[in-house]
Amino acid sequence: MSPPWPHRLTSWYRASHRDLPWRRTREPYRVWISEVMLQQTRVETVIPYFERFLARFPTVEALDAAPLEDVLKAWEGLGYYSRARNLHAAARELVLHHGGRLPTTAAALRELPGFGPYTSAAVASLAFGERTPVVDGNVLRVMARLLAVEVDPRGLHPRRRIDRALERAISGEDPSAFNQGLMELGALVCVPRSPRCPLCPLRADCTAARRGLQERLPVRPARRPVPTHEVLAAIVVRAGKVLVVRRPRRGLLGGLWEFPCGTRQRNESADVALQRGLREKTGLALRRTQPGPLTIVEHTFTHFHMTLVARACAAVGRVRPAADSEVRWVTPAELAALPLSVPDRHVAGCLSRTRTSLAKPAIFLASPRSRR
DNA sequence: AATACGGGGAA
DNA sequence: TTCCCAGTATT
Repeated sequence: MSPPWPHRLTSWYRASHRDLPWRRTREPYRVWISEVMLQQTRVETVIPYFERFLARFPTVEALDAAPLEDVLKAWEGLGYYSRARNLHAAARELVLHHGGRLPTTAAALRELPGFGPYTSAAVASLAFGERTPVVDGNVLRVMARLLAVEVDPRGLHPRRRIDRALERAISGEDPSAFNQGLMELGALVCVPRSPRCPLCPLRADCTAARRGLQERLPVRPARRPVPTHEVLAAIVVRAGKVLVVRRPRRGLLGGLWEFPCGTRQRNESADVALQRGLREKTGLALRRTQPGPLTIVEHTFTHFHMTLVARACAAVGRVRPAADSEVRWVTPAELAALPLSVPDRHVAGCLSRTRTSLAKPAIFLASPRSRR
């Protein structure tokens, strides 16, 4: 007679889990940083970010002492930048009110910025051994299959059913191994498409597998199509420096820098969108644009697709930033050090490879090895 | 209970 | 191309 599934799960985890950088110790700070990075983000993407982040900000105190801009730079390319802002804000609170240490219970962690239900439970159980189930997308998928939940498992009713099953299952097990086991199983075996059921330690207990439903669960509501926006970015160069603006701290790509830009409205020409964007963001008036785009970057966000067209421009007037932003002229080296979104980082990379010759006054200093 | 918020990997 | 996400905060 084989042991109940929670025990087989923890045994499987101890034998089969991956050796990941944040699993080398249970140091709460490392657990915290890794769990935040892993929100909505794959392990392979996170690993290099995690190593760099820990080297740059080894402790809560170091994170608190750093400027937000440095934290955002370390986060550049990871996405969901509110995570970095909340990390920084939480570090400040920890230093001010908790002696620089993380609280040890999920309930207390929940009070900190960026600690939702998932992260609170994950840090409490993985770092401090609290007997609390964690529920992320992987856990929801594994449980939806194990219990053959034939409706969206995020709904209220199925969610209660899953929570109850988890509470019961975790009771006799090591909470950390149980929670990580469920997530690891979802990452390695019970994957979204083509689950590897023959390798699964829970196969005998899985109702979906028994009924042949594993490919169709969990059920998801149909996603609606995303709109496309054309965004015109102005690359303005004077005396070897390029014009950049800081985005408002809240909202999309909050706190990151970008080239001043405008989204093309209905019935608006690309030229007008460029002119309007430059004026709204910097106060400068567009004088001339070099014919043809410097580069075009396609990028899909969660809820819309963007075609970013970068144009080399000459501009006149006095810099007057919008109320909630900031404007700077930066050298290529300074540009490289600024936190940018992935699409704008592509444009920046294009600039460092290209000699922009807009007759006068704009000449971007090309790097010595510029090609083409 | 919806919606906003990045980005990349797999099929 | 299309689908899938290791969630949290705001409204």
